[in-house]
Amino acid sequence: MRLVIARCSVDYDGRLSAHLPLATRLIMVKADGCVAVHADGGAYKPLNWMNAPNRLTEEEGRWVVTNPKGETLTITLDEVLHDSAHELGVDPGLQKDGVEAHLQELLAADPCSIVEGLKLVRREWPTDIGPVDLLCRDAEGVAVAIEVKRRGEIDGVEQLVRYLERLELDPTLRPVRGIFVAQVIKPQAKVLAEARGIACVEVDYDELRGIESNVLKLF
Amino acid sequence: MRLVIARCSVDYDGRLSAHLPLATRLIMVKADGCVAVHADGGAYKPLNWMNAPNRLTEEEGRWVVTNPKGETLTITLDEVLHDSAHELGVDPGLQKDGVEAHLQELLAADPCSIVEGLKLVRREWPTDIGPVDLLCRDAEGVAVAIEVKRRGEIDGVEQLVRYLERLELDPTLRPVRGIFVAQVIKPQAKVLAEARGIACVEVDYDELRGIESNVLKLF
DNA sequence: GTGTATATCTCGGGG
DNA sequence: CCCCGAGGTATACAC
Repeated sequence: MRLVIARCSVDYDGRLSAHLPLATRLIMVKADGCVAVHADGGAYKPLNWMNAPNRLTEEEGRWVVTNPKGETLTITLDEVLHDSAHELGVDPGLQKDGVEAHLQELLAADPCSIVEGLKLVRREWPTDIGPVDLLCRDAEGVAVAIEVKRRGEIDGVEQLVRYLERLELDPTLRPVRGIFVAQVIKPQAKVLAEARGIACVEVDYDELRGIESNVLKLF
Repeated sequence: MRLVIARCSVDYDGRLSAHLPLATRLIMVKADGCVAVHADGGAYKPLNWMNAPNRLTEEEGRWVVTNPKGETLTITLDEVLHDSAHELGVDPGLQKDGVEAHLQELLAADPCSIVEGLKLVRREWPTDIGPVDLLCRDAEGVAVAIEVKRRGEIDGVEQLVRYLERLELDPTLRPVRGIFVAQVIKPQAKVLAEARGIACVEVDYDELRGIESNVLKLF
């Protein structure tokens, strides 16, 4: 990784045009070739950047980064204040816990924690517009499509509505109920869900994990 | 801005839990207090971070960053290979051209470039679930709701459908036609729009700017 | 502050 | 390669 502190101006031309007037900034060049120009604030997002794959041509006081899509990032260097390179090696990568996939796993393992009597048919049931998180049958054998979110917002309800439309076209499933499941569901999402005839269920991740642990303890 | 290259392990605990095993990385601390841990690849996004506002407590070999929401980022330093600080000053900021707002401006200035005979009623017409980009009347005086996107995808069509539902409740507007306008509209979005009775129009940004320039030249 | 929409979103998975 | 969905999305803007 190369770190350059420099007074520079920057121009990006691609999906849009963007210009940075002359100022002192950090230019970070990573081993994979990606370039990022950072100010001393503004969260982690750089002011300007160019992702790999790209090609960096370095002239006197002027770097031009081009990518295969024809986008360009031009850095005009006025004064270089610092320039260092560092060997970092390959990163072992990030381990995450608590994302939607885990919530979906827990619910798939015990659909009754959503509604009593539910039986899982399959996770990620495919439709021609994407997979439904969980497809179940209720106690009466009626098909139930379930969309799982960490946080329940309007987009998630719309998504479930689209899936339900598709599932209703399948005579072996019709009619299909919809349930929107999340740890927290926003009021607007609840309103939209009700208007669309979709039930809402809020679940507790830690509690599910607790139930899961208890089940595991039995074996 | 402080730049530290170090062998470190990192733990984030907040909206989820994430762990980074021991490896050599860049730790960037900006003047506003935000902290980012970068590997030597993977675009501009850091592996782990904590945005401002937060509090950084620095012990021997162990940094703990906490924010008001109770999230924590813990960096355990094994070996510091580089540590430098740099005065960058305040950045004058990024100037952009070509985002959705500009497209909307151009279309508002000349709705006929969408469909002949359209007259603008107002931009950002408010509904109780958000503003419609453009509300117009066509040559026959029928209300037309227009959603503008740089790239037309399914979400944008759904958005317009929600607005149309709301606008239809207003007796002074009903009936309301919908037009989905973008520089490029994806096939799936076109299919959904057709199924919802919404027209699609693709426009050329440069051409619109050209028309705009010509209009300006007349004055 | 909440709610909504945008983003050069980034990133990963599946066909 | 595109499509689709998730994200600790971040960020701006309106109410």
